[in-house]
Amino acid sequence: MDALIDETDARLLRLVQRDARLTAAQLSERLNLSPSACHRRLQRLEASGVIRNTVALLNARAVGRPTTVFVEISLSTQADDVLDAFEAAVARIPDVLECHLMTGSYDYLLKVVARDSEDFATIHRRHLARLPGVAKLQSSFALKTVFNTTALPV
Amino acid sequence: MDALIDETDARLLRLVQRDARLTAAQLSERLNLSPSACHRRLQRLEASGVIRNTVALLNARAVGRPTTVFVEISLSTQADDVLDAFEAAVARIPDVLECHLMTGSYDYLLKVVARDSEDFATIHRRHLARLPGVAKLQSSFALKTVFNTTALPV
DNA sequence: GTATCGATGCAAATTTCTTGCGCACCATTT
DNA sequence: AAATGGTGCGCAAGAAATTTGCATCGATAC
Repeated sequence: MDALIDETDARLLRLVQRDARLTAAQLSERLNLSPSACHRRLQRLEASGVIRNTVALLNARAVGRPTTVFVEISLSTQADDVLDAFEAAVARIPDVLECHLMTGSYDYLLKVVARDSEDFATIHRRHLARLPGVAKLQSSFALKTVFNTTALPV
Repeated sequence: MDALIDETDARLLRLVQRDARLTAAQLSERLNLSPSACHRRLQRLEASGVIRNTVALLNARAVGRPTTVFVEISLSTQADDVLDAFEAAVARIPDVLECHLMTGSYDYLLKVVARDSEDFATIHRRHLARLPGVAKLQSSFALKTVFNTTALPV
């Protein structure tokens, strides 16, 4: 089930991580391979789960979400059922793009996108502060996102 | 240049943010629209920059990068040229997926992916600690990524 | 030396993309 | 009320890309 990734696969992955709309013919030009071989490799990488998904990335500013905030959350307890309830509830907030369980001085780190700081205040009050088990919230605003890529090094 | 996004556009964007490989015909079934109208709307959304890119998302575990670390960085000064040099240098480290200039008690927040904690130690020593202007680094490990989406609320 | 397995290139069939065209609808003007 | 201009729609045809069967090649195992 786990696929071995040779150098050709790696080059394919590097390309489609930047632009998933390259055609098999375009990929094949850069790989010294036939289009059908490219296509079959991509099929295999997708079937084996190396490629999780292919998605459109939006311009956050164009859709009115230019503000990124990172929120450190401490829970009142680390009991399993509290963590589960927290995770289930936070997954339902569409403003939260990422949720990580952390080591260290707080329990969860969230990445939140808001329309502006006032909008974040609303999200904070209406959603984040009401999450089950929350003891403490600390928010840090991004003044500017220098870069933000989804391309993993391969 | 800025596109008005009506409800049909929004529904299109919600769909292609989850799966950019839906065909115009498949999209049209869910939107009560013809395939060609879907296609033209997507063209417009892309031309106007609302859709920034379409990319393949990889399984971090499958490509050997299961470990996510957030690194808070304080610089020795906030002089413009130091910030510029820092940003240019950090953009060249492929292990760093995100870099945000922050308000608050530190200057930059980085999201880094590593093979394991030992690999992160190497990245830390070889790349992060050598970035220009760095005064202090504080790293926080993610024990588990509960979720991680690129889909902005639209 | 031979068999086997996996991957390749080629080519045909299918599907999808892409765009020109005419039409309908709506708002504004005359 | 009629005319006008603009926008977006569906249809349909041509172009392009995907998808798959097949024969072949090369490496590895026996």
